[in-house]
Amino acid sequence: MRYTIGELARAANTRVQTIRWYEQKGLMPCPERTQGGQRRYDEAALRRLKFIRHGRELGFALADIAALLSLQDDPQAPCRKAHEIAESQLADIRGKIARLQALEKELQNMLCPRPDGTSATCKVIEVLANHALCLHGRH
Amino acid sequence: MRYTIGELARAANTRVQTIRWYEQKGLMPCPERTQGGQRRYDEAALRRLKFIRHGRELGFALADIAALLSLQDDPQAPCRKAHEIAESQLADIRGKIARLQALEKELQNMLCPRPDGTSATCKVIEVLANHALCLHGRH
DNA sequence: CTACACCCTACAATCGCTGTAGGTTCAAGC
DNA sequence: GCTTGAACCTACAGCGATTGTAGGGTGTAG
Repeated sequence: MRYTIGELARAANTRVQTIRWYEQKGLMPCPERTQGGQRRYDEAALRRLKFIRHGRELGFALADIAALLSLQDDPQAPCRKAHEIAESQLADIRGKIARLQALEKELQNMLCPRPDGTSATCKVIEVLANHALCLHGRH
Repeated sequence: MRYTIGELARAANTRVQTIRWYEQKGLMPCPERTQGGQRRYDEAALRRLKFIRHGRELGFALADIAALLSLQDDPQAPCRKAHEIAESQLADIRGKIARLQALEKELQNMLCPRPDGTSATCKVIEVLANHALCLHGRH
């Protein structure tokens, strides 16, 4: 089974350009080409693309995914590195969740009263104008 | 009290370039200049900058903040618009939280076993390679 | 053989900054 | 008044991860 780039994109729920971009960045291998120069992919390419997309859905940076792919390519490689990458990603996600929950609270607070009146009495604008949010760390 | 751009940046916990960038984008007004061409700001500018930064901390896009600022500038403007912006921001944040919690779960699942062994037996890589994450909606 | 959907490359734009280069200005100390 | 040096100026490039555009070429079904 050989895929055109468009078929591969549909199969992995991605865009055509994204695949070409991964190729340019070295995450996807340069595939075979037809005589006319069009890319043709195989099953292995589809698996690799899904791996990348799944990693992206989990919030991994492309550099991290590249590292995980090279670990995957070498079955002898120690797992510790992959573990470290995933662990730091988990810590990152937990930080983001905590931060977003604080934002959620403050926004809820803004939205308590009815959305009537003029901006002079608007709580949304009042909150933004008067309170400083103290969130430690960066997003 | 007049501030240099550096003082303003420190007072609002921002960078100098960021202020110039907000000016370029029309969020901050063009301030007075010294004869030599350096910017000098007043208290109103500081309040405006803090408003912007607070909005950014809450995850509002600059376009949204621009809209909120123009509502703030007109005390007669109806509050409904501000309310809508904040409400859609809240929905967005709740979506992000749900999404990140799903990621957290999956990452935790990846990290259950000890980080020993080779990548052939690595759960992190196995999960990425084999499971499709079904998260509805975009981040 | 003709349509037409799909593919190609190359490059610009997005968002919200951050960093760099190369030069100018301001305020303090002498 | 003069020198120093930190802070300022403009202009532009770069980041990450795409997305969009322009201007063509290719592959396949009818």
